[in-house]
Amino acid sequence: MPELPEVETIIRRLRKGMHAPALIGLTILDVTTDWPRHFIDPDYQTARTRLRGQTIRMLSRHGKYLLFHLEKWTMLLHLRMSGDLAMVPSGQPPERFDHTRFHLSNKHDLVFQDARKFGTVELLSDPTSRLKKLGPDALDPDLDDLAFRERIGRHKRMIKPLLMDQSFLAGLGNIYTDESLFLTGIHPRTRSDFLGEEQSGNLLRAIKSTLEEGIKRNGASIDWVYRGGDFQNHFHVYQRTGEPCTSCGTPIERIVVGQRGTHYCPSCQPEVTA
DNA sequence: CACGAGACCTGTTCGC
DNA sequence: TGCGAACAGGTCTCGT
Repeated sequence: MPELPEVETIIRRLRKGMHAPALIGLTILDVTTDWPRHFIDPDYQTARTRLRGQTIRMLSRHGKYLLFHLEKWTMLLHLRMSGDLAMVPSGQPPERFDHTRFHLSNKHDLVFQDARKFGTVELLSDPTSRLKKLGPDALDPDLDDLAFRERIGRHKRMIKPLLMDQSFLAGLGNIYTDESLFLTGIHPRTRSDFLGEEQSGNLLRAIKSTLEEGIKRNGASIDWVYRGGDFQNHFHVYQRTGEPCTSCGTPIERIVVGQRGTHYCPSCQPEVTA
């Protein structure tokens, strides 16, 4: 489920305690799991030992990563395809996809739900070097037209896979990439070095406004995995194969680009070959 | 460097 | 109804 807006929505809920107590200031008493491979570094037992007694000082986000700033460590959590986080009263019967639980000092558990078990947890004393592998967060105010243009200029590859490459730009996934390209009238297979200055500026603005709209609508809920968001009702192209383009009425097409299902309007986003 | 294939793992939906 | 194929919001590694 999670791209930048969904992760941001989860963070805000945890931070402010929208439907449960707020997370900040609570202490992790213990960690239990039925899927120890959630913990990629260090392993589960080591992480458990290090996490016990740690108080959660702050929550932040970079791209799709959630950062739990503890007293001694930073816990990096990635939800991948099907992860979600929920704060539930301890003792409540587990739900179907619950796997890892952080038992907190307020008689609640932070539950890492993850149907496909792709999610990851890492513990670092300093996340700086780890985050350097990622590009700038897509909503970073310092990322302006000039900086974006300069980054694009370093590559010659198809624009859609480039936008989804987290070392290029952190936060976009399949949904928000398709939507952003539609808004800019760019065919997803367009080579990045074919984009003009104006087009790349428009693209950056489309990316930011799409992500912001996603956040405003609490993310997108699709299928059975994620609940609570509303943005799926405002898609222009994503998962709208065969339905009329909201702008020109042409049926939306689905192709495969970079091994990902890709939705676009063949009329509004013409293929550029020259 | 750019790109495709395959892997990771499990669930739902589609087509016959 | 049943069963296999296709597909799913992500990322990594390997080979060309």
